[in-house]
Amino acid sequence: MMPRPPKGPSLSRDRGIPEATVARLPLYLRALNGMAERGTTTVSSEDLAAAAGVNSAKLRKDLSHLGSYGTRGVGYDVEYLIYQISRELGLTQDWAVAIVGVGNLGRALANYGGFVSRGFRVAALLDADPEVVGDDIAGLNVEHIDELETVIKRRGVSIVVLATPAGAAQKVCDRVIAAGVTSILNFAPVVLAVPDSVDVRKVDLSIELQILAFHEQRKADRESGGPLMAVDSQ
Amino acid sequence: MMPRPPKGPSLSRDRGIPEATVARLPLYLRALNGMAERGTTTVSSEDLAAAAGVNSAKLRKDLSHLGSYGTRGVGYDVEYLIYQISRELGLTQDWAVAIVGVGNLGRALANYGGFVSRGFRVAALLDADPEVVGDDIAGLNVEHIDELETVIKRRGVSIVVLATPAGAAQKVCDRVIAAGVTSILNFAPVVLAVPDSVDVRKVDLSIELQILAFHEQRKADRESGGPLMAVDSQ
DNA sequence: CCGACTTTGTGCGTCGGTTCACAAAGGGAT
DNA sequence: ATCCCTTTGTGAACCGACGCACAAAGTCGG
Repeated sequence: MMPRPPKGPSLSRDRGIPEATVARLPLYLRALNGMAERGTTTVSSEDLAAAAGVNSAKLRKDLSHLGSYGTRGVGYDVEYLIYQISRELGLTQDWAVAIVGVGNLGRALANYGGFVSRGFRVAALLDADPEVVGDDIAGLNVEHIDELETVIKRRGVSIVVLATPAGAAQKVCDRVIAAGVTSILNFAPVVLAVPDSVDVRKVDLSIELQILAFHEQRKADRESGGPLMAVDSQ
Repeated sequence: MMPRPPKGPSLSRDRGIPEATVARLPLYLRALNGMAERGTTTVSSEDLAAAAGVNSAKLRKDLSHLGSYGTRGVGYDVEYLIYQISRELGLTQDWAVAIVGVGNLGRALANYGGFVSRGFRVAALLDADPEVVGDDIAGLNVEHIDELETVIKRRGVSIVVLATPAGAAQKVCDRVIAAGVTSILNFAPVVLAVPDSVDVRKVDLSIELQILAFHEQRKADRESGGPLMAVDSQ
């Protein structure tokens, strides 16, 4: 029941952008920024796709989800497309980010200039260790984790980066969510339990290495053991 | 030609493990290690799935790709499963990893104890900056990038972590590949061009943040703009 | 030795994503 | 104004992945 308008693939023209597409938009944006800097004013899907390392049909379909911003026979206007993608990703406003956990990684992230550039601003650094609280890192004062809720509210933090030890991550995560944050980037090697309404993205070095190791081993097997007895050696 | 055994879904019982499964095995492994430490000897798919944050059917299907290691009515033997997954991922041997680029991030990675633990060993640190070459970081001497090929060969490095500035990444990548490395973990915000035979995994902070921003913006829209005109506004 | 109970392993329907391939659309030249 | 050439936007087939739901398999108590 509820006839549901005859749309084939789940989403209509409205605003349903596939997750896979969202994940690639930043890639396109980066490529476009590079082109804009080099003075390119117009780009074809073929060229942009090459720069972003994807198939051109995929790129066109991705962009078509934002609207019809290309000109047939010509391509896409670089500046205009940068604007449209930025707007879609929400980079026209700026986001206050708090980094919790100022160990080696937290420090590296705080100093990493890359993401301050467009749309993001490190608004707070927090840690539990009295040893580092009060330090100045990348021009910011490290505050005590007890201030978490206050800092989040006061500075309008809407994205939190977790760079704590594994053991502390879930507890901090819970507090952060209780304080109203719904977007978390987690560097701690744990699976965070969160309500559905909260978005968590995970960056996990050791998992990436393990995946590489798997394929590396596979390659090695293929060369030595060969396809001879590799399959089902009993 | 070549009748090709009647397998339905691309891969048979042999050794074709779906990529999606490979990406989850490290997750299971981590959960299992935690259980082993706590003295658990046996675990059901239901419990393990919960610990890893996945659906139990998915977990069972994933594990079934490695073989039939469970006991019906009982579950999986924790130690045995740890061994099987470790072996499948290639963690029973140890992998020499080189980190190229010893800036903030490279340093943080070098000091990160997490991945030294199981299977991986940081065998070299390399940088182009004469200022840091010769420094000792995490007990390792930083060597000059000119030594890249020598170091890779001599120490049997098979996985390289790129933590260079964006501008240097492709050039280093090319050299690394020329030296015979086929597995790269890239932290530089660039799309690397590599031959098909080389595996690259990408970790990109700013992309992750942009994806979070997209969803965050979406949530904000939903609350204010409301579901009134959001869906199919015509 | 049997029967009830638990938990695995998997067949199958479904869904999102990728790719091909082409019709529609626009630009530029004559 | 018309024709040709380029490039977009998308219909449709394909492919891998997900999750339900269940039969097969094994345990444990009596």
